[in-house]
Amino acid sequence: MNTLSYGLLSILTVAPCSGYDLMLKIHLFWQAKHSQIYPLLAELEKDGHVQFELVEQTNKPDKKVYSITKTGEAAVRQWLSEPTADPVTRDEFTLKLYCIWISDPDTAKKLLADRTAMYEAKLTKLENRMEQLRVIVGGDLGAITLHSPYFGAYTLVQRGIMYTRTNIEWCGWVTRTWLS
Amino acid sequence: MNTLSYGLLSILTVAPCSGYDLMLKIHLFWQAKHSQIYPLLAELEKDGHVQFELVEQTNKPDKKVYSITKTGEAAVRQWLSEPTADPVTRDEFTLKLYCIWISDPDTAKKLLADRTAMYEAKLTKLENRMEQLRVIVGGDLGAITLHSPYFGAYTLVQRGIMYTRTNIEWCGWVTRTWLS
DNA sequence: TTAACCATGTAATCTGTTACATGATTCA
DNA sequence: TGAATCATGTAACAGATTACATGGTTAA
Repeated sequence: MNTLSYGLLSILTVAPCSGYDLMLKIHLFWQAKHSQIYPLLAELEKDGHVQFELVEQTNKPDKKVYSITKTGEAAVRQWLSEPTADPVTRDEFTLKLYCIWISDPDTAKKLLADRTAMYEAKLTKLENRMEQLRVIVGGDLGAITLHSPYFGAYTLVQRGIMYTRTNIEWCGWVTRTWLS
Repeated sequence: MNTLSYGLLSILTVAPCSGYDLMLKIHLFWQAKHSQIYPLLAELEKDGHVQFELVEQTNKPDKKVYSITKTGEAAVRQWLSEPTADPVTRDEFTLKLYCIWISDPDTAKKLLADRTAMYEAKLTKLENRMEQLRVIVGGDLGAITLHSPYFGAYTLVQRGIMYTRTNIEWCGWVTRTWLS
């Protein structure tokens, strides 16, 4: 079982989902395309970690709604107690910044402006997601406890907001100090 | 040419390096093992983007010191003006947090404590690196300009420090609010 | 004496992306 | 009419990790 498989199980602890749902939901935390998710779901099913129900739909294609099994939950609990791998980030921007000194100020300005715009768009998305969560939990995010199914989503969206604001601040610092 | 190849060229704009040096230097911005770097260097050399000089050493194995060519610099300049890919982060911690609600408080405490320790170690490393940079540029980091070879390193280490402090703050918030 | 560092490379495997394949519905 | 969404899958390829391979020096 690889990390993405555990990630899929992790999302299924909150609610049953189709492969398509999982693809959309995991997107905030892990980049994975449907072509990677569907085969892993089939394997998880084969190994008894998940089960699915065929749901027929009108106006939309039929779907397989997956839910986590007792075996799957036990695997998740085991995984939670094991050491966690360090995060891996791959950001072309950092590589470009490292050699931006050989370029002209206009190229540098564009690089920073594009990155600022990206973070601002990201911040808007995260704030919308936070608002959605507020509605889902019934208005009061402060009422969320460690044992609420939305504990992870709430704290992680908050983390994303803090992280994105820090990045916008950093972009501003660079722009003000060297590119104005 | 893939992103890592440009990353290697990017580092070589600042100073000639061996493959081993490049592995150590790129580590702060991009995760890559030597087994990926050596073949790419051979390809870059074949395509005329870099050249190397065999440096014989006593007490240490001989090494190939690579430097960027005119062709390589032109490729970098072209790359700098092209659109930049969005960052990709893969962090097992976020997947675990998403389903920590099904676990017990002790597991949650350990998960957060480990992550806090990781960020604190990272912060120390970054602060040391910043101090190194201060020495390299002759004492005054404020004197760095857009056209200094250390512009990228300086601004990126600062970014890392800000980012890591934000993460430590977030870990503290979660711990204080739910795990004390 | 054992681990870490320096230094370079290849082979096997796993992970992740892009492309191929299908097809109805809905909105602009 | 064309793009986006919902929905699932496979195949080919690219990117990244782990393991295999070698071997001297240095510090705990």
